[in-house]
Amino acid sequence: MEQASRPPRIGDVALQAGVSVATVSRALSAPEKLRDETRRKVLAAVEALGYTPNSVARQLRGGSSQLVLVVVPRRSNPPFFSEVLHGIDVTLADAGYVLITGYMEGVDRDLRLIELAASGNLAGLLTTSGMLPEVSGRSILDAGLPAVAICADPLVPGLPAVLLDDEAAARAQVDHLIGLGHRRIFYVTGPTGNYNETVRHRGIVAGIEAAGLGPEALTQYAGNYQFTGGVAGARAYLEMADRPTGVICGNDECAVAFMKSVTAAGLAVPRDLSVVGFDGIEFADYCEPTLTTIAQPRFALGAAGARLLIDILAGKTPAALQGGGKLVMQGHLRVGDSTGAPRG
Amino acid sequence: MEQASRPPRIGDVALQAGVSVATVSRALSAPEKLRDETRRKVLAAVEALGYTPNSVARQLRGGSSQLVLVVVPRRSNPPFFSEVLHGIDVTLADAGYVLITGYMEGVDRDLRLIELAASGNLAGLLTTSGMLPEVSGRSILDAGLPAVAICADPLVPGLPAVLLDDEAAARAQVDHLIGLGHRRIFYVTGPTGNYNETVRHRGIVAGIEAAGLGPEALTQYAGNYQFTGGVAGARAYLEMADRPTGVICGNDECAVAFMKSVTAAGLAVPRDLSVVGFDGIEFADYCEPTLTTIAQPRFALGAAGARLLIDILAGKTPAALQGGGKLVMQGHLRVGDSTGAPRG
DNA sequence: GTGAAAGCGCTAACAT
DNA sequence: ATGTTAGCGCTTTCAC
Repeated sequence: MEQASRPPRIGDVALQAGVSVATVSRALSAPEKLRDETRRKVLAAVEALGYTPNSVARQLRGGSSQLVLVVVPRRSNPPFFSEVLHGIDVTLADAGYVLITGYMEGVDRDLRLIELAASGNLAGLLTTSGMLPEVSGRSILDAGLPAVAICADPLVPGLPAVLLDDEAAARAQVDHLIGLGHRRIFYVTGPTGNYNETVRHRGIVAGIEAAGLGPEALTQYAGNYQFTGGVAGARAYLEMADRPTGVICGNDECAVAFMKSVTAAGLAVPRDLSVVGFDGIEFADYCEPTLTTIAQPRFALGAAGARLLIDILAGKTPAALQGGGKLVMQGHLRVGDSTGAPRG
Repeated sequence: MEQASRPPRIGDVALQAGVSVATVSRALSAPEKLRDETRRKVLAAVEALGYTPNSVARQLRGGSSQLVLVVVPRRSNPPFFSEVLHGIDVTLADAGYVLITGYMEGVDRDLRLIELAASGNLAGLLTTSGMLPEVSGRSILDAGLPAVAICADPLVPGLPAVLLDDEAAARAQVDHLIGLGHRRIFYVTGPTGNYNETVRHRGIVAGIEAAGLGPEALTQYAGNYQFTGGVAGARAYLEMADRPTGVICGNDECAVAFMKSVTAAGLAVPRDLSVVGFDGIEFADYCEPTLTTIAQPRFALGAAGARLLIDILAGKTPAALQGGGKLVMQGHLRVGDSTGAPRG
């Protein structure tokens, strides 16, 4: 019968190799300090026993963790965020870190994340939420972990961030529609108070002003960056007596649902109205019609944020940060078949 | 200037409360063993200092970790998997565990996952991949961690699994098309060798046989569960001289891309062909036409798998496992507008 | 170049 | 009911 023997410890390796535990430790972390022969002997024993250092003990002794927590709002739409996460994951893994994904999902979960951060087994913190976990005055940043914000800026002094130029991107949405000849715009917003929504809203208003149009050119509907918001927005749109011909949606999911709903009601895109999305998820290329949208450098945003954190953890002052703590990337307008000149 | 003081340790709390460290420890882990007054005193000190136990030290001492690794194949489509992950995450978090997501993405990453499992800071393992990380004969299961498979079965003896009844679901796809009057089927498969693909293929073949049709009724195209596979599959389909009127796609992404491609070529769904997807992602309800698909209980699959692992970690032999290690859930056909009777 | 030994912060015996 | 103390497995001085 196979004996379920406990995993080998450093002492087992030392015994097998006929050296001290200190030598085994050095063979693994500072090989150059050993004679070739000794090192070989130790490594052979390691191999023979299938030894892997216990990272918990190592961490308790050395104080340094390999775990990075990524804080994500629960309803960040998966197709967008998964690619940001991919960039984070690949970058962290290359540097030897391990990723923990912590979803914000109500007070209880937030508290657990705060405690996780305070419990001393994290190396650093990444956040994609504009609203950080904070429960009864206690913030996740209180633990003093090195942290970097990605995609959304919690606007905490001293917190570096990797961000999209949301304002410019939103401006590009408006400019595109106005350039096509649209004169009135229907805007299905993101959640009120949301960082991205706030900044993009500025861009949209600025675009309308720059075109010499008054505020009456903009009709807003409060959405939620979800399919349901697109459906509800479309319902509101359909009820309007005199419908704007240009429609801007907070994100691609919203835009797709909006198009589906107005099409079902007998309107045609882009004949009767033009629709612009935001994010550039893959799906935007496979809906009907193909969506005009803002393509975000999703992978790059995640990768840059992770890289920044890694540099900070390594004690390097990242060159990218000289501009005052924010690294800004640009989105670009990807024109599909959902936008065109208005009729007549 | 704010002094970046080190986080409080158990000794600091003891000092502040005027008790021993053991008492502080007990106040936190076994409060019933203390006098009310003592406990109150300690908790007040904990509060005052903002103390959170160092989980690394706790773990080194107690031997038990709170970390669960979920192994995910990189290209598991995000809209499907994120919901499975949600079920896992919520369930684990409720039980006090923390989730680490490990993407399989080539040999290097796989090796890191194997080492992570061997490094002693994991409580257990969840996998959604039919192909477990295995590098030069070393498997991630060698560490002997309690493990549960979800959605895909690596077919390792003794490994419990929570699975969809893929065969029955695939059978339902075929039966639906045949019930509508289709007599020939075009099937865009998943990746060759993939667990789900293998089982579903069986269901499809069985369905065709049961309908009294010969193998010539089934035309296959090797897909990949991605948009690109749907596009390529459609291209192959369009080149056929005598096209089947029933189309089954390996998953929803594939089906959406397939529909988009054949529509662009001038065919109409479901007039010229009927298309059935698999998974039941939200998006299937917002493409054009709304997709007929197999709705998987995604959240429940993840939650059940996590629950199983939690029970195993707690030493309970889960009742759900009496059927021999596999817990099987059913998908159901969700009829949309992409299927109908064939013309003529 | 290598070994002996002191902790990292905590929990669980074992004393009292 | 509370205090004292021995480790958990490792890294890292400090000796030799």
